[in-house]
Amino acid sequence: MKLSNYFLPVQRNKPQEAQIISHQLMLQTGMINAEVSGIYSWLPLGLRVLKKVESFIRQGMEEIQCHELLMPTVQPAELWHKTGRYNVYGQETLRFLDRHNRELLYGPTNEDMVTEIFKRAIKSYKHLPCRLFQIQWKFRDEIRPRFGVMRGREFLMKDGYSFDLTPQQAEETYWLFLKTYVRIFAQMGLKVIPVKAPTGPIGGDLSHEFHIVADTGESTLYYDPEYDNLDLNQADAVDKLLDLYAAEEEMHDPSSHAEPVNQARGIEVGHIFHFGDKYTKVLDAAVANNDGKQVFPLGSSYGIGVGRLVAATIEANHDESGIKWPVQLAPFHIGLIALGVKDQNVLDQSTALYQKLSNLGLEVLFDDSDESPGSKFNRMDLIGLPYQLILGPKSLKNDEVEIKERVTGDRHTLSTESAILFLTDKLRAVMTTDRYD
RNA sequence: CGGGGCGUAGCGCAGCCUGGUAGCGCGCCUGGUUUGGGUCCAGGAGGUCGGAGGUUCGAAUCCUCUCGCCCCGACCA
Repeated sequence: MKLSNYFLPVQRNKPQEAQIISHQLMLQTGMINAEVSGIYSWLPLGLRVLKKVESFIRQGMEEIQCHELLMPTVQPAELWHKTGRYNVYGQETLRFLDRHNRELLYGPTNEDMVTEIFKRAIKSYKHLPCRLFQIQWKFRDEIRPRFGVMRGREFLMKDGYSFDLTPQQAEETYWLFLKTYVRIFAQMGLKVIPVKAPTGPIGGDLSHEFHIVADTGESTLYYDPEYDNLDLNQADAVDKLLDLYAAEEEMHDPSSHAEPVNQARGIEVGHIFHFGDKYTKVLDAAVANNDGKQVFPLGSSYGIGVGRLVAATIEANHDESGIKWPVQLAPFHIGLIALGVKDQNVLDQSTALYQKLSNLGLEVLFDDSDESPGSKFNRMDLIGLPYQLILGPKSLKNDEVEIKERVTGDRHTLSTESAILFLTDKLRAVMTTDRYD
């Protein structure tokens, strides 16, 4: 992507309306645009990150035979009356009438509707387990929206649902999702701690929250220090993790585990619940078991706040200069900075490099603007792409380019060819031929 | 909803107390200059001072009402 053709409204001043760092940086880098309180547009740069989060989630879900569907944002209030949740959710639910005076609402979650869909389709235990998910906009009319997309009213959520025949199977499914969640987050380059959690209005008795550790987190976590030594990309790490103590403040029980225990602030980016036959029963979604008897399948739901995850990633990965994206979620992998583009040689060389890297399946943001070096460096640091590739008349004179690693600040002076090798080596895991620019 | 703060150019702000018809920095446009950490110079465009009403010869400024945004609390992916 050439910067000269891109939509990237970076602001030099910090927007004063934002208090926490992720909100500031998202506004300042032109990832999002505030529309009304708690409702945001996702601009091209932010949308790229959002889409990447989505694709990690999709992949993880499909791996455990959880299939994507898409339910509407608008639901009939009637359905919510049937499950009794119309009043439970109360003012959080945005309600309205259509022209025929039919009561509608903007869905805050979808247990009710997905159970109806399940009911219409599944009549036999032979078709269990059944696992469905969607990535869809939700609306909860929060009393006080705050912190940008972190606690917005409209938000993008992955919501998954499972139906099983027996309690044992339902519980197995629950743990399967839990492990899958840990893996999905690890693949995104994020350290997430699953903690025991209270269940809230969705109901149920088995529940975990997934937290990214960050100082600005709204929750307090307690966890076994051993957790910090786990490499979650290792095959057996997830099993080890399940043996370690971790609890959210409300569920924390100091007497139930050995000392010592770490305490940290966490941002809740996922939440899973097992609630049994709560919805299948009330909506009469029974299936035949192998005795031909009608039984109510047991359900769980599994949420990930997709937009919040983007903000939380920034909370956990930034410095004074800006964002420090993990490569997996970075809107682009490489920021190519051409210094002195009026020099034809610089322009030619950087354009050639841009094309070469793009053809290799790397996502390159090519700063081809005619601005002063400092201005370009600062903007690139702010946006926080993992690798900066810098070339100008000075370096080209020696047939060299410079690579700066955003996270560590390390710099390497290399020949063009070595630089390409360096980058393809570092970025091999995220290289793709399926790019969208 | 209770408590607090703020709405003046795209962004960040000053002016308001003590009324006299709007200013600064950045950004933007033009020309030149500079090119490895927000270059420098010159010229230029851009604002019904959130909105309505009132006081006054005169309101960004004083008064009343209203809308919006942010922060703290109750609530939460």
